[in-house]
Amino acid sequence: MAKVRTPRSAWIDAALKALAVGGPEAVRVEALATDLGVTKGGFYWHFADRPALLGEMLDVWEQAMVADVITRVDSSATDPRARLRQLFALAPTADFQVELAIRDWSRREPDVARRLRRVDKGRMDWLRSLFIQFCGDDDAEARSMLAYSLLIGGYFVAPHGGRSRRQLIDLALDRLLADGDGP
Amino acid sequence: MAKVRTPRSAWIDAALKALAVGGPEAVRVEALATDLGVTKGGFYWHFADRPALLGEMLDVWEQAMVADVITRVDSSATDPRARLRQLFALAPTADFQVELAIRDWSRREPDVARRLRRVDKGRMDWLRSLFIQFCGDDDAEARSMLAYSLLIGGYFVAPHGGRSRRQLIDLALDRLLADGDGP
DNA sequence: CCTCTTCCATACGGTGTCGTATAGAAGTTA
DNA sequence: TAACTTCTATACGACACCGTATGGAAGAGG
Repeated sequence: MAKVRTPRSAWIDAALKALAVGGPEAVRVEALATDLGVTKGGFYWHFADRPALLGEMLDVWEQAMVADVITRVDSSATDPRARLRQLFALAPTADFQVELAIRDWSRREPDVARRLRRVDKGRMDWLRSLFIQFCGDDDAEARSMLAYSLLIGGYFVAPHGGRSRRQLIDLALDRLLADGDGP
Repeated sequence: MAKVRTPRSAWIDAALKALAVGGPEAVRVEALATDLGVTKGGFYWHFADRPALLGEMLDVWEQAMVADVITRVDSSATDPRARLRQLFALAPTADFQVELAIRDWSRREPDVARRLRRVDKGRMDWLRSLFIQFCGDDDAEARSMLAYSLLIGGYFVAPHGGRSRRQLIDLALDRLLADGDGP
């Protein structure tokens, strides 16, 4: 086999990086080529066209996301509360910017929305499975909803009253993980 | 004064509509002109260039948002819980799509981020002022955080277990508005 | 009716991007 | 070394969009 100089994966990685920064409109084949230090010549050898790249990019993202959940479930402690804290600790990673971009993208592309719904569902199921270990049914549902919203929406709130975003999220998380079925 | 045929406001309204659907990249002057049934001839009489339109568009949005909060505070019942429920009832309106687009846009445009931070801060202050009426200080902070996250992030969660998104949000909201300072 | 303001149509040049075509470089295998 | 696979460079045509320029059209005020 001839050694691959700029393999598919390189194009896809560059595409994800561009997506994170500038949204789907920013993944342009000629810009990607420049980033990779080549021209677009090879791109059209690997991919039929731009939509094909976008599709594969979403494939690897979705795959990574489901693999990610499994990894988190397996590697972290068995205590459900510890696992939930772990989730929030790992959230604001680089992938999160990709996710935000995809979340916005899903508003106009039904196919993207479908994929996103799949990973949302997977993660919500996982959340519920943790809360259910120390909450009643409906309460677990409500807490899962709040936790998932916090995970996504928490990114947007500005620091306040001498507290960092991180601290505010922890404050809210403490409340979500406390005992009791009332508020 | 000559009657205005396609005034600034018409361009701005069309721009906001395009923004809601397709993000900032979708507000193109020639596309807007087509929507309005004219050509771009008049656009460059009203606006210096495309960035000028984008700026004014954000101005009227921000202005509408702060006016909106005031309206809500004034028109709704005085009971803080009723006001909070009112907020969630009014949220999924057409403006919300504009807000989501702006939220994504703010990730790459510092100026947009600044404006968004202003309205976020205003709304968070308002939320806190309501929770503080029936919660302790830190608890109000945590609940405000969760409520605001739910307001934004709740949009994204899919229906589950025979419950609609609306019902899931209400379930979470019930929890947030309940008595007590524990969870 | 004449002029002024306000807006519109049209034509144009320039740029960025897509996708195609084609020739060839560089490594792989026989 | 020859043939084959895997890319890459380059040039090209097409399109969408931006912003400019210019000559009006259409209502308002005199």
